[in-house]
Amino acid sequence: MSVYALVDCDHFYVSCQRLFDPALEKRPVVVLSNNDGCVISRSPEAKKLGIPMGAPYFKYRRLCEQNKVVVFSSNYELYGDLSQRVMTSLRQFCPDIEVYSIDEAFLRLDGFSHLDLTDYCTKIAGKIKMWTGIPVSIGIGPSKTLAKAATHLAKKNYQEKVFDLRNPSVQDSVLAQIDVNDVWGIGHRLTQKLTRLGITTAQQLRDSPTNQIRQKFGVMVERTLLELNGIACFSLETDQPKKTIISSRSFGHPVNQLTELEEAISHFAAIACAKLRKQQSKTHSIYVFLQTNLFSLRETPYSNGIMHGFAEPCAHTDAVIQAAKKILKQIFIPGLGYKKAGVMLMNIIPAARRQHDLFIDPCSQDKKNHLMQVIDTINDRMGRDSIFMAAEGVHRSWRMQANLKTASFTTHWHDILTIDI
DNA sequence: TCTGGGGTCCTAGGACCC
DNA sequence: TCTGGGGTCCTAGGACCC
Repeated sequence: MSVYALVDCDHFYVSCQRLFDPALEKRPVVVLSNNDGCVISRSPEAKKLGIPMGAPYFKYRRLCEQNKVVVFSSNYELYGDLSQRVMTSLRQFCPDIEVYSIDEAFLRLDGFSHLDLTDYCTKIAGKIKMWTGIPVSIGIGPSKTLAKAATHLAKKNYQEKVFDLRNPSVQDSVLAQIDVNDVWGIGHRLTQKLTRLGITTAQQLRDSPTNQIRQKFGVMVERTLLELNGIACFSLETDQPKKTIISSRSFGHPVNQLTELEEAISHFAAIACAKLRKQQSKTHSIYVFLQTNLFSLRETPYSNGIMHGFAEPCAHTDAVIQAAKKILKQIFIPGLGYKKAGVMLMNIIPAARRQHDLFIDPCSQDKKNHLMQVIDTINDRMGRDSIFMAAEGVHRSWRMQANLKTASFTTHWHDILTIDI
């Protein structure tokens, strides 16, 4: 029988901020998304004030001010670095690990059954806190979905950081308490449909007839049902290369000049290509999109995008920028104020699997590969954007707002925290 | 004034093939 | 009267996740 554990960092971004300012402990704290748009991380104290996850910040600004909530812009450089520390630490306790998101990882503990797993996971949580300063909760179960549910329960119970959901009688008593929309893989649409059938708890979904669920909701929900029954359908996925890579941003203010958009799009293309090369892949196609403010009631919303296929799989920033700018000219309508744009790389393949174009000189490609390697090396060592394409522009006036951002304490020499004694 | 930025998988339907 | 059967590939859209 398989055993999975899900390690989930507690309100991760808030914890990252607290790490560098202990005065924030026990105080309500929230972290905002890019462009200071939405609330994406909340301390338990902030949750208690009734600030929902994903809420637009401008709607809750008053409430935050009245209750002295400490508000931060997000600092992904900091969070990414601390996430890596957590994941590296976890590998010392279990080699089979799937990094599921910036703040979550699945562990496969099949070979650890001789241990008391609650003890072992409590030890893991303690060490992670000691080594990285980040608090984590851990759920244990015979399938990923049950491990997820177990973490959900661990988070509800502030005393215990670990919840073991392997015992069927324990499953019976707790699954009835879990709403069906809190089950991993059941979103609000499926919740609505399931509710109409009278299925409102995890237990009711688990005990529904399998073939009926499959017929009505497809294989994904069927698998979720089996997973709730302790039958593992989702396996551990380790180190998979990305199949699509997106780089996009909302702008700090509406942008209406083509030249400015060209720079932004070029910059997004460069970021995406660097990610592409980092995972040693090439892309077959690129998609460029553009949006005005889709929430605005005054203007009619405009959103458009076009895909372009490359004759030969490609990972060269300059070629991708060229293609992106061509597309941009096709979808750009003068006179509109654009709020967001982005570049997607799709149909990604391993770089090693290459088929040459009969009409492209392979030597010229080698030269370009080398150039890209040099650029990546410089930026890795000296920091992002140390060297970049002229097309990306230098002013970047479209940049997003991040008025409440703290320093990158762990990744920039000049941001290292100093303490006065 | 003000609503993020990534990702994954599945399904249905159309084009096309023999 | 009666209009096959089986397949592949691609795309758009929908659902989900953090």
